Amino acid sequence: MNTFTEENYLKTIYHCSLNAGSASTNQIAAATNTRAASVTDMLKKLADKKLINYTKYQGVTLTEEGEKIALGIIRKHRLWEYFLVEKLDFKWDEVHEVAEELEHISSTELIDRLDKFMEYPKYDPHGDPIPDREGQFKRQELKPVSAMLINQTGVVAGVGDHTPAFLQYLEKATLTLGTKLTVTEVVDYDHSVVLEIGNKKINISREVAKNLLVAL
Amino acid sequence: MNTFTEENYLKTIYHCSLNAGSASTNQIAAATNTRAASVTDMLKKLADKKLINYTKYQGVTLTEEGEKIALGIIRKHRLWEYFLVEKLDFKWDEVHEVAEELEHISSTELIDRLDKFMEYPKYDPHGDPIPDREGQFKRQELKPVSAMLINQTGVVAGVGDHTPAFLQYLEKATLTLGTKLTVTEVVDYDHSVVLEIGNKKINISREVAKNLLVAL
DNA sequence: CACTATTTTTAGATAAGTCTAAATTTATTA
DNA sequence: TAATAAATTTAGACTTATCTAAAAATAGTG
Repeated sequence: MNTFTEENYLKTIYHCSLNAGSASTNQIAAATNTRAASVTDMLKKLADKKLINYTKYQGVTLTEEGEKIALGIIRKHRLWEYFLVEKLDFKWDEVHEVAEELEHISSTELIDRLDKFMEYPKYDPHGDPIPDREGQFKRQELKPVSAMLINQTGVVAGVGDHTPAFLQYLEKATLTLGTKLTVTEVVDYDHSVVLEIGNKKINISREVAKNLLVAL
Repeated sequence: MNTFTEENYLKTIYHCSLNAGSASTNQIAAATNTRAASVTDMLKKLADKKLINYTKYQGVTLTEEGEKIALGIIRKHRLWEYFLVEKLDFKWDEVHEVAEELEHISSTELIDRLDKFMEYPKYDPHGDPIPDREGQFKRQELKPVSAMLINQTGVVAGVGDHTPAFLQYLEKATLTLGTKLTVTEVVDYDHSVVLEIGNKKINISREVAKNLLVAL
């Protein structure tokens, strides 16, 4: 078994690699709230265990085994988030921190039974897909609102920022999962976006538009 | 906040103190699967934090603050065990290890919501009382079968040994919680006890009789 | 392409929790 | 109560994960 800390590094490397294909030492340090030197130490350790592909100064990727572990952690995280929201009435902005702890409970029997108890949910409360026991999940084709065209319509299906502050903002603006919206204007000056939701119009900043993901 | 390890020591000290009034270094070492020297180190640390009363060579007791923390851990442990058995269909001999991990999830919000979700259970799957948020719980007056008199009747309400092996034995012998039994004989030779359950008679060893607790 | 800035790694240190072996204190018993 | 046994503590060391500061490698730019 791997330590709590090793699991967090693997999970972080997985997430960082999603965009760039690989993860850099500094990226990992920022994401885990540690220093680059500490990351280097851990990378050596994970490489020794054959959980990552690591060559000095080159950034890292997960090995098959490393990705399997990372997806296991992500599965746990998302299933627990679903549980917290659906069964214990937490709000979607309150679950991340608790799930960060729960994801390290080792029993896979527990997580499989929890999965069954909740009838095998496919998406967590933020729209992220939940991997199955084999680490398989459907990749949704989501697009940030900032990439939508004028008059294009989409349904809110995910977020690019999981912080409570952002989620609370969306909640207030009625931009929760499932909300149907149409882009009516992109303001030249600041790239903010005007959305039509039902028959109301609201303006969101470019920053928000980049982190609000829709299915078309 | 306290570390995982500190919490385990406090919990252990609580349990060891239940019988003797205080806990010895060796007792704690045995219960935590460490060496006496390690225990001494930790006792100093816990004493510095004013969580235990410690004088060299004299054994330890919990301070009010230490007991509060210990009862918090025990509350979490027992609520999670209840959850595992009642909601996720674990057997009573399968939950201890998982609960040993879950009891250290820090969020009290989580545990209070879990408590509500399960409608405030009073006893865990082994008959142990679940402390409320203030650490209050009803102490049951339980007696080991080994202390019962001939022809005395009782109802199985707890166990003195939480190991899977013992719990599985009880399960097989239909000595689960709520079972009504009468002592019909105590065998002189080996102090084994003959029980009448319904209209069947079974014989249990003195060892078992000591760890099987009944309400009269 | 050479120089500078940035990123990453190395070196050496620290804190937490553990260990073994030796010393000390308490308990037991002849 | 003196000698021995058992329990406990001290001393010194190890591991894990972290840090800072300095060195080395890579990337960016005139």
